[in-house]
Amino acid sequence: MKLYNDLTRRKEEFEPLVPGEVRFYVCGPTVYDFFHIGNARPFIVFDVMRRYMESTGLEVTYVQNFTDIDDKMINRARDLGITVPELADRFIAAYYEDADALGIHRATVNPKATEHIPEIITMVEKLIESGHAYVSEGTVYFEVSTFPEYGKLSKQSLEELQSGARIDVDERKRHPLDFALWKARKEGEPFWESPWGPGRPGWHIECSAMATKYLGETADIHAGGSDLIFPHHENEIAQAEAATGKPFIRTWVHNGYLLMDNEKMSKSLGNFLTAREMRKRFSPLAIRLFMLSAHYRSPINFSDDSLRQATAAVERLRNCWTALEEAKAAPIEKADGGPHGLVNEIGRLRDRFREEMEDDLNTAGALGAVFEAVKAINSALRESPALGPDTLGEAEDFLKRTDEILGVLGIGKESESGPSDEEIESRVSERAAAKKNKDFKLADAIRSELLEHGVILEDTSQGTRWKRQI
RNA sequence: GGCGGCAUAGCCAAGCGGUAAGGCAGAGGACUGCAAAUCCUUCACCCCCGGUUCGAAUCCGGGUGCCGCCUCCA
Repeated sequence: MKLYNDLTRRKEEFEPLVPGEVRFYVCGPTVYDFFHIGNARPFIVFDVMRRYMESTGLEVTYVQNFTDIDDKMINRARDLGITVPELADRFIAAYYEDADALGIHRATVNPKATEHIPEIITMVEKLIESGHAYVSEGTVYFEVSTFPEYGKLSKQSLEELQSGARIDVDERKRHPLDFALWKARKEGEPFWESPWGPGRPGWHIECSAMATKYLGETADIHAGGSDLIFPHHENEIAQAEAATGKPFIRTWVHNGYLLMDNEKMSKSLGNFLTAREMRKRFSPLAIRLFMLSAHYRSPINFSDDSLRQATAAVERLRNCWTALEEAKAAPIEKADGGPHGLVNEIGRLRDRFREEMEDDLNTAGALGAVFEAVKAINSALRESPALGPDTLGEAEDFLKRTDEILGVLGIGKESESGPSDEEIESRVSERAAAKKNKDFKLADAIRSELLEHGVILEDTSQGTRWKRQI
């Protein structure tokens, strides 16, 4: 497939270093709070990227870290009156709850920074030995001027980066852009012993250390939000490549921001909505479809209206699936009366879906293919000679396979809230009796009562069908 | 100041030189006790001005507007 590589600023044919195996790293959350839906964007789109790769037969080692020690962790733990590890445990658990609910597949590994202190120390030592880092008052800095390629990801020279800089002057640094690999201990902060005295790792080093540990010195893909390009990813490259002498990452991919009222959603601006709150208001399926309805590198603007539109779109998808299941269950004696045109159409759309996904993960285009299939299926379904099992199977297979990648249909994930199936069934039969007696007033009352409980009734020629609201 | 992104119908959005996917909403029709679902029909000359080309939403130049990174941030 083709991927846009931020290192070369070009769309390139992606070929894993080792044929058939992809080493994929995604920057994960700092676990000091619930993640918000802006944070959720990379989790979801790179989950889809990974699923697509897996669907083509690639074996993906997918690593997403937890940053469980940094300033934000320390401050938050202090505010809450708990220890940093307690804080981390709490929000790692919350991360899994939210991410699982959003249908994000679990990573191969979720390494934590605090569990990789030895690896981090080893890497820092290497950098000091090779003259890329220096110690100043117990803090170790990476010396950017020793890495001539510094700025190759953000396409900025040291001078350019510096001129616009809003960095505090720090006389312990040799260059304003030098950054901490290891921070000397401060009173009241967690610390680990190191050759330079007690302290804790800097932010950037954990990713370099963990990525090389789990994926080797050169990995295929490293992903994250665009705001990580500088300084985080730039620094990761500098550290890792200075330490190993090998290219760190072959393809860098970054997602665009999620905006709220046309401004970047961020904790510091305060214009954020946690995934947790979001889940109360909208179905995870709708949230996923919303995220996938635009290209992953474009900005998307969050709004209630967008989510409502996504919800309606998901319903259309699910209605089609339900109709297909019903058609399959219906007794059909006759076999396929020869190949149906739908089979060809589905075949065409399979190709189209793949082409869109191959083109830098164009999920919006791929969704277009899915919806075209939905239209074709619905249309074929209402034709008079019923579709044979082969044709139905083909349609079902298409939806199933594309959904294994996109995860917007919720096959097998029906909501269980509200009245029990038995209660609903019994109300539906009551209503059927009422209808038979032409007591439409009662029938309508039952229908609206169930609707209030999140159950939608639809009368068809085969009787009443019900479904739960998503 | 440097680097980068975006501007397509009422809304969301694909499109990467060959005459505008798809979704939501709307209108008309079919079906229906009603509603819903579904189907059929309908709904855009692509921010502006130049240029290249037989041909441009798509390429080039110049504008305008919006957003982001250069500090923690997905």
